[in-house]
Amino acid sequence: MSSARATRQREVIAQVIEQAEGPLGVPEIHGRARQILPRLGIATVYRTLKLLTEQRQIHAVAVDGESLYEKTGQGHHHHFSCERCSRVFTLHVCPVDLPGGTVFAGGFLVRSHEVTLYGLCPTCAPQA
Amino acid sequence: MSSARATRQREVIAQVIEQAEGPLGVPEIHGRARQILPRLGIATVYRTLKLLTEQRQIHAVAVDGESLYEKTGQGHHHHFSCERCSRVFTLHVCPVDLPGGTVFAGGFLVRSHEVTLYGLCPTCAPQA
DNA sequence: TTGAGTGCAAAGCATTTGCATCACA
DNA sequence: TGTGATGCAAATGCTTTGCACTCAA
Repeated sequence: MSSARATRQREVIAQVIEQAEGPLGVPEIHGRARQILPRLGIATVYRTLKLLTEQRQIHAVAVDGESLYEKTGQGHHHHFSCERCSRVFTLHVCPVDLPGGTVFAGGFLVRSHEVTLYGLCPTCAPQA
Repeated sequence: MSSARATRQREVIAQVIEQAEGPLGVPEIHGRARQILPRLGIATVYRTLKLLTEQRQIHAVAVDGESLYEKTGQGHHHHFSCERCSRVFTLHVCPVDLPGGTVFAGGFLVRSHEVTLYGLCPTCAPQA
């Protein structure tokens, strides 16, 4: 059978996502990983993201129409997108009151939810 | 100076979005409009979406990593994405309690929010 | 040693742009 | 009639795939 080998590239890519302050886009992941592995190809980044996703080590979230990757196992959380610097942060608060199984008028059965908050991050807010 | 002309294509595309049950993707808009204008090119769809967006008649929302278009002026609302049929619906309810200007721990200044609910739509729920 | 993994380049797709033609105003 | 709009095709830009070489096991 096939087995996933431990390579330096995969190690670095996984570490970049692991240590991020929030979900990262592909160019950002490639850029950060390249500071450690300058010859890292973009194709390897895409292949590794796919592999790590299949292994459930990471997963994709859609923010502003682009796919960002973050590690799994962070529990229930949401995202904050800064309107000034465009960085996306992970927030461990949930402003939604929706017990699983809630049924909305019209017959919509809710199983999960995603929230993205927009505004100014701690770095940008004081400058506004 | 430049002026936007009223053409059959723009009329049909705007109508398709106007009458939709929720935000639509580009292929869906093209497909529905083609039932009325078979020779409608995909480039015209993209150009018209851009124009209507600039005119604030419609705007894009990101759901599941793809850009969907919906008419403006629907007031505060959110979206419901059916996990079975993949259709996206507009919901005029808001499960979020976040007064504008709320500041979260850490200094995140919230100005707006987007919520996407996932589950089964009225058509698919009974079949589950 | 050997086959999975990688880098590079080519191929795929979705979106945008160039251009000759078409049709609103 | 003249200019903006359209359809088609070529051009982009991002993501995936093919292939020869590399290296983890």
